[in-house]
Amino acid sequence: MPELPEVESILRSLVPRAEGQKIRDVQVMRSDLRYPIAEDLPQRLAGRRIERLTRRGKYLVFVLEGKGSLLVHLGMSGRLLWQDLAPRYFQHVAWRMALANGENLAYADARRFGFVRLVIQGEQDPLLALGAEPLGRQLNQSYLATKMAQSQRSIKELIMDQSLVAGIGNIYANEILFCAAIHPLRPGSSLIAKDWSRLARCIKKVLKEAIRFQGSSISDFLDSRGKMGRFQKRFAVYTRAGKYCRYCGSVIIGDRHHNRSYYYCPQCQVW
DNA sequence: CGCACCCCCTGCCGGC
DNA sequence: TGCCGGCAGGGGGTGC
Repeated sequence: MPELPEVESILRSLVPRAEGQKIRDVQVMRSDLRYPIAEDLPQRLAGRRIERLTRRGKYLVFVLEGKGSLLVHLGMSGRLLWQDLAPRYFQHVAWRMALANGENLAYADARRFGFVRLVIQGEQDPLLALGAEPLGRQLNQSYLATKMAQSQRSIKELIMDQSLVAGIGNIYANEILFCAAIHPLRPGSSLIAKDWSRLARCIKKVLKEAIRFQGSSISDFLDSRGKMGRFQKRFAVYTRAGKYCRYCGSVIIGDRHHNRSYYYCPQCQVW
């Protein structure tokens, strides 16, 4: 489910209630997520204060007082939900966290592709393997060209590669490439300077706009207060195969590549 | 090294 | 109406 804009929306919905709070205790209901939850996680978190909440790529980061951060990755169907929501939201809760202010946060994940991990001082820290943060200064035309222009891989795969750029998934890769007027299957090596320039601009533009609309809810994305995103109403191409391009009127094409769907406008995104 | 393919898991939707 | 196949925002492993 969640790409950068969705994770950012969840983050913003968590901050007011969670930041600065002490963790009272953590309960694990089922530990069989993508990676098993460490048995000692509850005891290592109990009593510690959440100094700050942040995001890196698609990871939520609970920065703890003293050493260490709790990393939460939501996989495809992970949700962080405040306990005051209706009971129907709490079907697949894997763990929950009680805070000193009386709030309770639950992690629910139907498909269990998500995971949670405590990292100490950058040791084996998955965040270190991530590429540039899309909304940061490092991500620009020359960064993209340097990292991708030698590659024969498709530009869609390249911008979804978390070790190159952190946070773009299947929805926003398609939307970004429409914005940049680049065919999704073009090899990185075929892009020229003005393509890299538009791509850098569109990465920032599309992600920022999606954050403004609190992410995309295709079927089930919700922030921690149970609110849906609204960016799905603004998709130019994603899930719009057979519909008309809002800009040129051509019929949007949908196909599969690398076991993922992709969508593009054959007129706006010429090879 | 790149890349095609398969896996993890549950839910939902459309077609028959 | 019910069943079945295909597909879904994620990442990772294998074998060529």
